[in-house]
Amino acid sequence: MAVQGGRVEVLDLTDDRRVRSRSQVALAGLARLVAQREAADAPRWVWTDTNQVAPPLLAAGVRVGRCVDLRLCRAILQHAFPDRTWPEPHWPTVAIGQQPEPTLLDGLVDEDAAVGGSGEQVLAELVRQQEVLASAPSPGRLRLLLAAESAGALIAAEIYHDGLPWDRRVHDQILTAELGQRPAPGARPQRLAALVEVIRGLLQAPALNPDSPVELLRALRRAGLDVTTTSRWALREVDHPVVEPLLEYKRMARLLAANGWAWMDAWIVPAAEPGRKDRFHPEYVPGGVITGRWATSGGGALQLPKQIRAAVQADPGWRLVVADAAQIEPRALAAMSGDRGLAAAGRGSDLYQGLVAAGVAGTRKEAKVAMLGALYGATTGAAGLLMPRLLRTYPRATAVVERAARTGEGGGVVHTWLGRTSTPPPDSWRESQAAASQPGASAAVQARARQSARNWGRFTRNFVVQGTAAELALCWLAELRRRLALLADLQQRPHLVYFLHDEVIVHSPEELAEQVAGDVSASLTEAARLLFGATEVEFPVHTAIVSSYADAEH
DNA sequence: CACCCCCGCGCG
DNA sequence: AAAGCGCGCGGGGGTG
Repeated sequence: MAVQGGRVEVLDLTDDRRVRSRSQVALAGLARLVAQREAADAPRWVWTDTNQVAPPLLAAGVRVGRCVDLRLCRAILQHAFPDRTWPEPHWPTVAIGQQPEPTLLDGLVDEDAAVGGSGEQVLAELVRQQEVLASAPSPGRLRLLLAAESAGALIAAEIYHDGLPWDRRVHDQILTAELGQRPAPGARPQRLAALVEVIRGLLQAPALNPDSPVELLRALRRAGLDVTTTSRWALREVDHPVVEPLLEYKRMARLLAANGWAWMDAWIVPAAEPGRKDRFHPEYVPGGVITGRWATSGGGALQLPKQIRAAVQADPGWRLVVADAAQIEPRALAAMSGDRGLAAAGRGSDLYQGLVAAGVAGTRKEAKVAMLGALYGATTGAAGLLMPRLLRTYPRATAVVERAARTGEGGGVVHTWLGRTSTPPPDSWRESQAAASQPGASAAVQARARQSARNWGRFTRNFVVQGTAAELALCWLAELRRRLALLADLQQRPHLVYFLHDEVIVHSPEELAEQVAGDVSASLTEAARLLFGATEVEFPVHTAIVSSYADAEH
């Protein structure tokens, strides 16, 4: 499908990508055409950019089953095969928030440039990508990744469209209880203002603005506190009466700045109809993170603090199915490495407890620190001390991350299980490595180079695990979306409303919530089978059926 | 005023 | 005061 100049060109392709037929339709008729084809034979739609096509379809109440998002697929393929010929893309970047709604600017922009190209261009890009795919070392895996990435684009567009149900009243109650009544614009809420006076008094700094790290640090040092930063970590270690009110102030100021009344005004959209909650519309950016995780843009959807999660409330008669994939990263590592010991530790619902049972650490907390340390590349502290035992107990799993680290330290690229490729280090990195290997290189230059080599090694070490977990999560979402579509018509259909790396929320009619919870768990198992085949590794999901996000414990 | 960087902190 | 990865955001503070 190609959208251009207010018209849509649809090419019907055979399996070997020959054009069977062509048709044209006005943009206004697109939704009807898509709905007809979905009902008839549910094709896989190929288009340049889901952000361009999905919003008008969703607005018209039309959903598609499968698509190829050429923009996202190109990004993955180009990264994996940088040496192939990649002509300049024929498309511009479109954010989902910039939906092609009619504005005064229409007619001023070059319509041909502002859209997804001609049918021939779209087809040529598809053919190019499929040829690259066919020549890949593991075309099956990469094909799965591209399908999952494209499904993710559909899901992100749908979540943006549907929104996360939000209760303004609950949110306001939390803010008022914490901060005091909503103040006039520009003024501090009452409880916050009172704390500022306490802090000023204790530090004998009558004009201090505690929001300024520079001013605050100066005042703290003048009052005799031995700190070099104003971060919470540093303050917690200091014994002084100002510490407690200051930490309290920081907590409250953060809530006000990040998710206070101004945030509510900017991001919470009034209910579409009576009897429903308001909505927060998370703007996800699939593929936005280097490892393949989703990023977000605006609203801070990936940082919804636990403090205000009580404001996430299902519509009347509906429930939230809140689910998180337990320890998905170490389990992904166990599966990709084929480490039977680590797989065994993960049998049951708590892998960290399994590590304790295996004697890796004395407590669950220690075991978690050790495991995360291995994934992140910790060298010192408690995690560093526990590493030798982890290496001995799980040689196959740890070998995967150690190898990735060595590759990164040497300037190489690494790959996720499905074939997403890490960014090569920048030229400046290579230059500093080269400089350090010169005969007369100073000790300082060598030390700096070693440091940046280790830094890059930690990035590649984590990339293989975080990235593989991200593609597993993507397949989880895609399978879950497929199952949810079978449960009910659009109006009563359970739908994804939130996604946070290893956690999902489905908004579901009450009577379907149990079924949804089962589908959520089964979908992850199915996704793991798709990626890893008959793996011994279990991927348990913790689910809770609640009215408020805050009531889901994990 | 717009723009940029730094700091600090929220999330996984 | 961060050891140990990946992000986004708001406020301060500087620059042009």
